[in-house]
Amino acid sequence: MPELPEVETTRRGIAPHCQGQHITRVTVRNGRLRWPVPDDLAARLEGQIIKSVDRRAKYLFLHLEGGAVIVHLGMSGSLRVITDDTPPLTHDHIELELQSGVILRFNDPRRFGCWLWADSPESHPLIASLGPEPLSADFNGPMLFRLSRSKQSPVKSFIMDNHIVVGVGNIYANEALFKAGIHPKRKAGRISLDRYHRLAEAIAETLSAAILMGGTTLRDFVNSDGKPGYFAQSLLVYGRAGEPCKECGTALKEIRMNNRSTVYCPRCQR
DNA sequence: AAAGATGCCTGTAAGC
DNA sequence: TGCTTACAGGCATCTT
Repeated sequence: MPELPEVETTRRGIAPHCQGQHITRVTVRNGRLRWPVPDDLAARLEGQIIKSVDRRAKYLFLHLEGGAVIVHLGMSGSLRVITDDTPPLTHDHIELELQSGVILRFNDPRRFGCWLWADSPESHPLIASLGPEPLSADFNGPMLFRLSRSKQSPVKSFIMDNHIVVGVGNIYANEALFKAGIHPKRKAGRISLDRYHRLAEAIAETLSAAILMGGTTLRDFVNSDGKPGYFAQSLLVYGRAGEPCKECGTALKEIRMNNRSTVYCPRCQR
């Protein structure tokens, strides 16, 4: 399930193959994604040059002259660089053929992803109201502290709120809260500046480490080469319910919050 | 206004 | 064995 590290891994994988390339052909086999793929997508893209591949939150932008394609991988999406004659398989919904002969192929079994066009992606409704990037200087303890005052919601929901900070999905929220020693159900408004400082650091560290390892593969994530990521072996709590805490040995607990699996150490996290 | 619930999907795993 | 059912989850959107 792609979270920010997986999306960044994908961006780094496809960018060298895309940058400066003419798009020679666009094929949409199944345009029924989270939102319908625009009918005129192929017409807009064919003949254009991909100027750059950028990321904002978990969205990828393929920047062209006069706008960008906004791609989201949803839950199960992947973008792969195809350099041989591997035929498209089930769930290979969209592909871009580039002048170099390389094919950029989008696969998404659950179809929670999207491919949209925006003349100005930064001001697109999906993008405009997003919070800061977790690996930027705009994200830090003091801003978390300030935005959390008067918040009654649990801290886990708070850090997964895209208006507060982007790119913190379920897996990494669990990991970062463990690292910071904060109980996932603690009310966001009742956490000190000091602890928010630790939390901001834990989030940045967790995401950076996962990017370095090429992301986390639990079930189906593959990078642009079709290979899995290796961060799963570094997970401290996620997927380890009932197993001993790596800090204190206490059995990790699993609860459900907002219908999402939440794992924590009842002793280390307060 | 804020917080919680819902729906979109299908592969995988568990249950009968 | 083969069917049915539950579950996984990002995130916009709806409901309370």
